[in-house]
Amino acid sequence: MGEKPTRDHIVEAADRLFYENGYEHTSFAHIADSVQISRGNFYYHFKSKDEILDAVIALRLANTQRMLDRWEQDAASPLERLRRFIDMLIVNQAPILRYGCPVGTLCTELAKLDHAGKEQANALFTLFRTWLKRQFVALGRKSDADALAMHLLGRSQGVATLANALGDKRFLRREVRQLHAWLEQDMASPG
Amino acid sequence: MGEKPTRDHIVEAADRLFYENGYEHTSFAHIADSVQISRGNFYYHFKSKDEILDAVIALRLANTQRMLDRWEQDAASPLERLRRFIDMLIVNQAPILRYGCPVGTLCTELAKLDHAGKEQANALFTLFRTWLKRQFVALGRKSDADALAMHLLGRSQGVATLANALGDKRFLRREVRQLHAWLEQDMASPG
DNA sequence: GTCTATACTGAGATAGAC
DNA sequence: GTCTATCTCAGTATAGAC
Repeated sequence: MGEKPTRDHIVEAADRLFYENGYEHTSFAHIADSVQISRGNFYYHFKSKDEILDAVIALRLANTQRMLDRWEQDAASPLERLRRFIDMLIVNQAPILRYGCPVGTLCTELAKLDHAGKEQANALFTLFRTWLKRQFVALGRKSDADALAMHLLGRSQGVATLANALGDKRFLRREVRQLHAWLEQDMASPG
Repeated sequence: MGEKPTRDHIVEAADRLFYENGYEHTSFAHIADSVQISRGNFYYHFKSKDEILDAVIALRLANTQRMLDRWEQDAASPLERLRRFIDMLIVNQAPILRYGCPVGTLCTELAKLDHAGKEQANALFTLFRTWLKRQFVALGRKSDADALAMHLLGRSQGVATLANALGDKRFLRREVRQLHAWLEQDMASPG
């Protein structure tokens, strides 16, 4: 205990660098520098760059699942949980303005690269989608729960993408307020 | 007349390849193959890859401006023009599902690369933003015209990003219907 | 204006010593 | 498990013939 394995250091560094600089733009040299190990040592832990991407996505899936579980515990009502989701845009405002949404930007990049890891990255979206859907079902919106989940996911993506491109913090906060308003209003009238 | 200059062929090929495969992922070899010229010839027309990006963005700016002018002429009312904007998602549905929004994905990529051309690419967003704002002003929404323009821009981005990631055509069409409904409803009640 | 040939760089990846 | 050294390949870019 106490010392974290080198492998974990690599995955965490790659996670951050892939987010900040993109997957393709991040080289082994960048990661090695960040972790303070040699380039050669690298291949003891991973056979290829694709394998690191797999590990990074697995890490993100685990971290996301943990976050959703925490929300499920901490927030008493489904409505309160949905508010947590929306407020992610505020909590992560600084990185979103600089680098966009970690999920959206990765999926966008992998789609262009026609990369095999694309499907895995989409699972991150599915994780949120399923969780959101469950909250809407709990609110009595069984028939359109999935559509509502996708709508909220899409709105968040749009906010992140545009706020990132234009570096517009006020836009981000304004849209978050509107999303909260939409939530209140929409949950008052059953679909 | 009749023969298009090689330079224009290069820019058009680069435009398409940057969209389909991303800027960084597109090499000179790809472009050269597509235009059927040698790699060397390339440098007679452009000094660097950055210069090609500049030319591609300039082309997109010109094409976008032309499209907006056409909408301005063809559509009689501001409301009808805004509908044209929303319907872009339908008209370009196939490429959006495969490659996302040309503006959004380019800005996202350049932001991660911390590329100098980022500001130029953002001008594409500004072009739409200004045009949309003008339509909302014409509808009597002077005070919040820019916020409405940004909102519509953000919603479109979200639809494109998520539809592209998940390859979900039904989601795209459902969201377009909701955007039309939002437009009708929101323009009925002044902000 | 277009070509071939080539220089130079950085990337992913391997071999083998320690 | 970690290192150094090295290979191979693709990418950008240049030189110079035609």
